[in-house]
Amino acid sequence: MNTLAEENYLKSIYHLSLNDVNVSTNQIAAALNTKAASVTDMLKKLADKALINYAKYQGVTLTAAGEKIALHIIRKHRLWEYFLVEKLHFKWDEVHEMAEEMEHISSIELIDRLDKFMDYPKHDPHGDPIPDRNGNFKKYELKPIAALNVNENGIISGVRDHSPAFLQYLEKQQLTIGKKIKVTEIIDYDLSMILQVEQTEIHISREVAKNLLIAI
Amino acid sequence: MNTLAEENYLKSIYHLSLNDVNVSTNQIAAALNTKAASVTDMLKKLADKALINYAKYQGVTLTAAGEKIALHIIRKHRLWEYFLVEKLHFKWDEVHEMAEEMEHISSIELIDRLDKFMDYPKHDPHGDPIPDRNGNFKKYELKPIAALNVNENGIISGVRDHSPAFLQYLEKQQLTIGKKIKVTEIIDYDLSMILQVEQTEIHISREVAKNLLIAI
DNA sequence: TAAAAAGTTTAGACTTGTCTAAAAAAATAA
DNA sequence: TTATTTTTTTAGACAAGTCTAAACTTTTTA
Ligand SMILES: [Mn+2]
Ligand SMILES: [Mn+2]
Ligand SMILES: [Mn+2]
Ligand SMILES: [Mn+2]
Repeated sequence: MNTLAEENYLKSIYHLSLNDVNVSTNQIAAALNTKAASVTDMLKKLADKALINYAKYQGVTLTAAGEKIALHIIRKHRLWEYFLVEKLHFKWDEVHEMAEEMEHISSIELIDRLDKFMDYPKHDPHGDPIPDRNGNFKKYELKPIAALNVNENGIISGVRDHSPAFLQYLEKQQLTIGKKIKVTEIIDYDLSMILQVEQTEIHISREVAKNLLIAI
Repeated sequence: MNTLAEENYLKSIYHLSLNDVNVSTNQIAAALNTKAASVTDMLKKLADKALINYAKYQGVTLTAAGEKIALHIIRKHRLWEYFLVEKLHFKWDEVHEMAEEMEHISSIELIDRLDKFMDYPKHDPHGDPIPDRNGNFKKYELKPIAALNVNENGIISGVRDHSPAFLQYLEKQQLTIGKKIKVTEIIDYDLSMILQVEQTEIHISREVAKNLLIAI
């Protein structure tokens, strides 16, 4: 069907498209840890296969066919992450690299049965939505805690930074998905925030507040 | 670590080694559906990595390091097959191709946890033994039903032919792993056999009798 | 034990995906 | 609106894995 490299390019373009309509060669190169020249080569192949819209120097967008493939890879990635955490008891900061490999297992029947086995989860361990077999998922907006004012509250529902270091920090602070938080104070000097989480108060930096998302 | 191609070569050499001490270039080519020239190229690479013992025109054997890798791939293959059948309810004739992909997922921790999740199964859905994390498994001998005489009996414990066609045939005849069988008659003319399996009598050809294995 | 057949290796080519260095285009600044 | 900087593409090369055709070894047969 598609090669592993092609799948990774499509997935990266999809993710980058969430922030910018047109995705640039350099953005893709940075995301995939490769060189711009290599990206240009691959963009030509993907355009030949009608998976992206590509005009020299203009950046790219996914075609409907390309987006469908990207969403299927993302579905697999997130279902496997859910499996690793819920069934094999890995921690949420440990599963991404494994899922990067597992997302390329090709069988559609396998992933549909895995979905059923886990009772059709709607979100992966990091709060990201899991597309269904047709690529559909509810696009509900999240906003960073940094956007809250004093006395406003919300439920932790996602992260903007998926790095193990950040996830481990959150875990240690008990700032995990589903927790209800309320902003009790914003420090003028550095815009750091003091949160009420269950019985305790937690002080987080502006940096953390920008990368921790709540449902609106 | 090792490439997908290297892993597949090592696994094939391991399986072929069970029948012949020295494995030939053509045997490997046939098993991997490739050409002898390609095999020779890869044998050089594997010999450079000290994973096989190779002397031109003499065939190959695995080194201890090569065998260790082969057994680890086989462990992964069989554990995933067990998972697919026991947890996702695939049939035993449906899982091999999926496991061919899944056996290359690299994480050792993942496979050890999968093993634990399934409570350390000793055999895959086809009766083949699952090596433990150190590559050890009990090597108990099986023999084909064809080797039995009238009135002798045994328990179906494995297959020599893993093709979906054969597995589907066995399933339909209720000749599945664990069933107790007894030979009630051997037809002189074609050496076909009549088996007593639970309440019913089943007539199998010599060909089937040679590919269906029982514990001795 | 020499000739024929079968099996294996070498030579040279091709594909995929990658890279560096240089050229070209686009964006930004003066 | 030129000149400079940044971004992107092209040109040419390389590694992995594969192939066909030809050359070699080894084995079998007569
Ligand atoms: Mn992930
Ligand atoms: Mn995730
Ligand atoms: Mn199998
Ligand atoms: Mn099996």
